[in-house]
Amino acid sequence: MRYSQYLLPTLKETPAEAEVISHQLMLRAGMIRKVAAGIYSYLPFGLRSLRKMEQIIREEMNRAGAIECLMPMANPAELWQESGRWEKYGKELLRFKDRKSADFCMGPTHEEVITDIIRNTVNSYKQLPLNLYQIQTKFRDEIRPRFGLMRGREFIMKDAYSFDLEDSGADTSYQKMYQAYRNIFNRCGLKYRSVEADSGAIGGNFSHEFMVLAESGEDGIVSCDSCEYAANVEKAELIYADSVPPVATQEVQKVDTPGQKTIEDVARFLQVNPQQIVKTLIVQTSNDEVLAVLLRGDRELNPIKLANLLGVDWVLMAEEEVVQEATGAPTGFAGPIGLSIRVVADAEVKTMADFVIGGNAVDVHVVGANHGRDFEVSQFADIRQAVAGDPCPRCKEGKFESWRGIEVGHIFKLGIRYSEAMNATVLDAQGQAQPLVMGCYGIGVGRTVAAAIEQNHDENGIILPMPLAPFQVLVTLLNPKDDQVREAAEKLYQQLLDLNIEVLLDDRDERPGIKFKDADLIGIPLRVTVGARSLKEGNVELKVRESGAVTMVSVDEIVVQLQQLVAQGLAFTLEK
RNA sequence: CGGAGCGUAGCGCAGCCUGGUAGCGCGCUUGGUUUGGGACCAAGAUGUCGGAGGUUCGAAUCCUCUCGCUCCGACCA
Repeated sequence: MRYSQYLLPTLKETPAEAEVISHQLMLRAGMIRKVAAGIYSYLPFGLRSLRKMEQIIREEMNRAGAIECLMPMANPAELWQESGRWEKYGKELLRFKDRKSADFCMGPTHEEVITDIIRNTVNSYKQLPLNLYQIQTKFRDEIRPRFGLMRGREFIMKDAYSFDLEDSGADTSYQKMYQAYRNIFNRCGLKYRSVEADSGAIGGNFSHEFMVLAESGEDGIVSCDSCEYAANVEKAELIYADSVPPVATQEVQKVDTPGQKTIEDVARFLQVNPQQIVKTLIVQTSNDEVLAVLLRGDRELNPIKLANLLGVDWVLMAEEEVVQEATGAPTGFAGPIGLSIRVVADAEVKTMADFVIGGNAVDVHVVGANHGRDFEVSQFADIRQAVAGDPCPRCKEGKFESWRGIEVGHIFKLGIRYSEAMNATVLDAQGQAQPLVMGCYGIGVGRTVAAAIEQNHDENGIILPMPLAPFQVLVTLLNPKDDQVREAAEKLYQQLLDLNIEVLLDDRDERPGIKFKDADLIGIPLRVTVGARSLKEGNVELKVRESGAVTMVSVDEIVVQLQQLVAQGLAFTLEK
């Protein structure tokens, strides 16, 4: 491709609307343009990256035995009513009517459609297992689209759905997808973790998220520094060395703590560590229960763990008045002694003795408190947020490291939730109708490209890994008006094209500075500068975008060298 | 949906408080000089000041309403 005939509108300045680096760079590098909130056009340069990503996904899905199909964006309401999601999905489901006033929605995901296809086409267990996928534009009318392609309303997603007769088969299908996902993200050259995740509203037995590691990631994850265990902090399990049962040695005693409301205040005032304090949170659940939650002073509550434990949809910190009513004191002085509401404690609290708690009265705390003696806890459980340094629950030897991650893929074992609701059954060997056991597997295509940029950039611009780069080689022609230089660049360009190397020839009539700045911005992995100065010596200049390494290479050798570097950049080893 | 902020030329912004001829930088066009890290000189073009209504002799500026966008929360690939 010739730059002079291409559409690659780079921006010198950062558009004000872009907050995160990937969004800024994708706009500046002419990859995307916004059409409306959370809705983008993919310009030619950006589309090339997207297509690369799609192709990698396609190849690995196919390798794993999945079959590509394509389902419609417009879905009739009936299917969604049948699964019950027409009502449940809420405003995120973009609904509209056709000319006959029939209800439709834009597909935010395709469990209904695929289940409908399978129930109408598959009747026997002999046709199983099946795994169908598509790469398609989804629409979710997000409350708050943001960060460019990272969280759009319209976005391209690869979604796959597996169907098995039995649970064990579904586990195998899930494992295949897990491995396919690892292959996909390995091939992209991304630093990521596959983590155990909360299966959330979609339900199902287990679930993994694939997280590209990046500072700006929206999720917290932890991974063990010595074994393979990794998990979303929402889910990360914790263990406690409870070898030494705590022994109470102190008497309970009220102390005045005027104005000391926060843990830090109390710790400083009483000259104790936050680790010797137990904080009492008053929370409300979706079932309208108010309860007290106990945590070590320096810990954070993990509301998802608590909600799962209680079997409720959500828990929230209680309003000021509710706290007042439950404890008889304003916030900051809540404690477990004498409460009439249920008390749930983090498992860690069980290992503590002689701790400080709130006194349920203004400016009063209690020291020397002990559970079981001074108050009762109805349940001890793992309900706190995992942090770096916590011991690994699997190998019990390693410690957690913590990261920020961008969720680019998520795999779920769904079970029979949709197949039962939609009556998707096959006959087993005994002639009995059995609901299909399903799994679903998503990858955000645009988000992965954005995440790759988030992870690979410097102050000058994008540094895309070779497998996702829109072009593999950029030939910068410095003096288009110098016939000799022009001919040398043209020849190189032609040779690379003949070798099927994806090359962009910057033949614009621009000054060198502009070409170099643009080159760094758009981040093509390999740049060859053809200019009068080095050509005199029979050389061209090779610059590797990632390392910044510059070498002079003779005109005769450059093609072979580029060929090797491209091949190297695309090389990958399949796991298993 | 709750809270905060912003809409002025293609992009980045000033002007608004204290009403009176719409500006700056970049980009764009033309000519010339330049040509290895976002050149210089000269001459240009470009705006319903997001929209509607109001106050006023007069509104980008003050008031009301509206639409859009961005950020913080719940959600998610």
